[in-house]
Amino acid sequence: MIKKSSKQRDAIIQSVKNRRDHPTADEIYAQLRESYPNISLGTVYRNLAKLSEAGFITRISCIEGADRFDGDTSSHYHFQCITCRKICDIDMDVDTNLNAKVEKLLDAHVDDHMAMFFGTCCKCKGLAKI
Amino acid sequence: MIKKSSKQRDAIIQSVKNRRDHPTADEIYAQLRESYPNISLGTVYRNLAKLSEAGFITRISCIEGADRFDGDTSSHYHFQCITCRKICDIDMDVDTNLNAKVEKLLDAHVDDHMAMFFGTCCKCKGLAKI
DNA sequence: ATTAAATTAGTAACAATTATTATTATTGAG
DNA sequence: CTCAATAATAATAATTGTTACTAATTTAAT
Repeated sequence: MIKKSSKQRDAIIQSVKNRRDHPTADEIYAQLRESYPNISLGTVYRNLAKLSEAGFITRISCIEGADRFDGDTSSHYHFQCITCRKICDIDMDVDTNLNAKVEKLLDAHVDDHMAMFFGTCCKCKGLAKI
Repeated sequence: MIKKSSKQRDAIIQSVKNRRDHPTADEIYAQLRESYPNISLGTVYRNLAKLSEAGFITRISCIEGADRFDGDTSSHYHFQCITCRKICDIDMDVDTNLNAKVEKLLDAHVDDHMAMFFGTCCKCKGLAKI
């Protein structure tokens, strides 16, 4: 799929890998424009799609708004605050046994699973008290 | 939020509740047009949003394409085939202990969590063999 | 029945994403 | 190293999924 290298794609990989905030395509675009003032938003979208398809990064689909991307491809769960909409990683073991369990239940082949926890983050919880 | 009834909304609830295939707004629209030839797509979207906000149905966000809706609001996990993109329910206990665990880890308030398993369904697995 | 408010159909607007096209950059063969 | 082949790009147009708007209709409480 990916056949030649490019500075833009390298910068996109770097950006996603370095950030911890699960950015959207637009946020990555905004960041990269500082170093590459005429990078195209289409290039960002195209490369995020290629990179996630190739397994270099992970795409996270959100109920509201744009998809987000995670440079950490190791299996882990996420939490999303329903107030500020931010996503953060959860430092908790992933139950890989579930994959085999689901395989049996559905007679399917299971590659992986993802989990998203919903609630109110510590910051927004605090604000609510005021 | 919802203050008055309407035939259209009742039909939308019925459709989502009766179907087992986690339809998109467009699919529900297509179905309802058979009985309500001039129902508006906007009405379908607006009511799906209201109904899921009110907890009558559940919205499922997918990595590719449109959101899907589930008439079964009981907590359960989903499986999505990466080939045919269909979503099906998994008849497996939901680990509700995880919510409390995440609350402690993040000092957050956790309402719920969802899980999506990815792989190849039995049908598509079969087809691959041919 | 009257009336006020909610809901609708239809359409326009919008945001996120993908496709197109002409141009530029990368790479591998000679 | 040069240069053609072709992958990747910037810019822009088009598409898709969704929401907002408005005038007309329907609902429910007098």
